[in-house]
Amino acid sequence: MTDRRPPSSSGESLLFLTDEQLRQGIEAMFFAYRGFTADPDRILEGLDYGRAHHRAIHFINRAPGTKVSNLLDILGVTKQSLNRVLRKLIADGLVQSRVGRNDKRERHLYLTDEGRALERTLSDAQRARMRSAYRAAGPDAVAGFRKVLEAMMDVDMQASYTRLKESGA
Amino acid sequence: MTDRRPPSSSGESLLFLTDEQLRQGIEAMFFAYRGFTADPDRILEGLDYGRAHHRAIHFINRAPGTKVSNLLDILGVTKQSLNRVLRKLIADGLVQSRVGRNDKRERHLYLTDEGRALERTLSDAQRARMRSAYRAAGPDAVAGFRKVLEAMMDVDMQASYTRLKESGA
DNA sequence: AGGGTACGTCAGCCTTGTTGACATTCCAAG
DNA sequence: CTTGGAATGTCAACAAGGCTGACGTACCCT
Repeated sequence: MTDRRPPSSSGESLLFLTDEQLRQGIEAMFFAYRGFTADPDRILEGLDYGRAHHRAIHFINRAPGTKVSNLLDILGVTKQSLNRVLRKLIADGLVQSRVGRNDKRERHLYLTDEGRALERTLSDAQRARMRSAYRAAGPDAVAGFRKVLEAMMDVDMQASYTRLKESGA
Repeated sequence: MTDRRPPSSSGESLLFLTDEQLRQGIEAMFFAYRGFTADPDRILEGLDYGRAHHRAIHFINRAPGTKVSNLLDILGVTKQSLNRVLRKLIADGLVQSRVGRNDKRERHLYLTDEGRALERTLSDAQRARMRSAYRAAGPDAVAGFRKVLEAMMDVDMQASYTRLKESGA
């Protein structure tokens, strides 16, 4: 199971698969994710919103008119949990919920102008950090970064990710 | 602030810095982190432990004899929050807390045999996913992955990360 | 010896996740 | 046209894991 062989056991260069390398990757993910969320968290703090609201706003902005059920798939939380968040965003006038035209059970979600403004603030901050990291690492590193992340996702997340990616290209 | 220019604005190839590319990176981080934590979460579920316990166990294993205050720096939570987690781990016999020899205010933390066993189970699962992602992406991609993650960390996290990395090399 | 600092603990609160039960509304199949 | 199932939403209760405040003990420095 675990790979404890010292350097150069097989003919190929598989040094990047040693337990030590993998552990460093794990720790890098942990520390980097903290940085990844730090800026939006700082902005949300005091606005009476949390990371859950940010995620909802992000994906509604990304796919305007999306249904609640779609958001549930993407976010991977329960409808009760999402509902609490959406209710507040709707009450505060950041999100608009329109009953489906064909299927009136469905709710289609849109950001209001105010919602778009907050989304912009949050994603500006998050993109600024990502841009700085990308610039520091360079295009080749970015390609590798994306490749590893995609391979790390569960299959259903890969599907969601790809769908979003293609819709926005 | 935001970068909305279409492809090929400057002479250099900066396509990887477009807002669309950055947004995809953000979403990749989000979905990948879900996968990253999925396997340990599944194992912990039903054991009466959570992600917080996993993190504590990981870093105690990583630096046996570490002090609580050091763990606080690394984990970035309050001592009260960490204390709750540690208390349970100690009560359950997974972690041993020894009063400092020189400074009796300090508590030095160690995993017991049982603690090490759980750590092994968790990190085997997490490494397996990381190994599979690394193998699928290849060594160059892995180098880029690490490079971007490091550039994404806050400075103090970079320091913690480097210290751990060097201590374990 | 005294005051400030570091460290750890206890108590209580908040966000955001969870499950379960249930009402409503609608589509679609029989 | 009725009925089953899907989508949505609500209420209630609970758990994990953040947080702050208060506090005791140990230590260091003056």
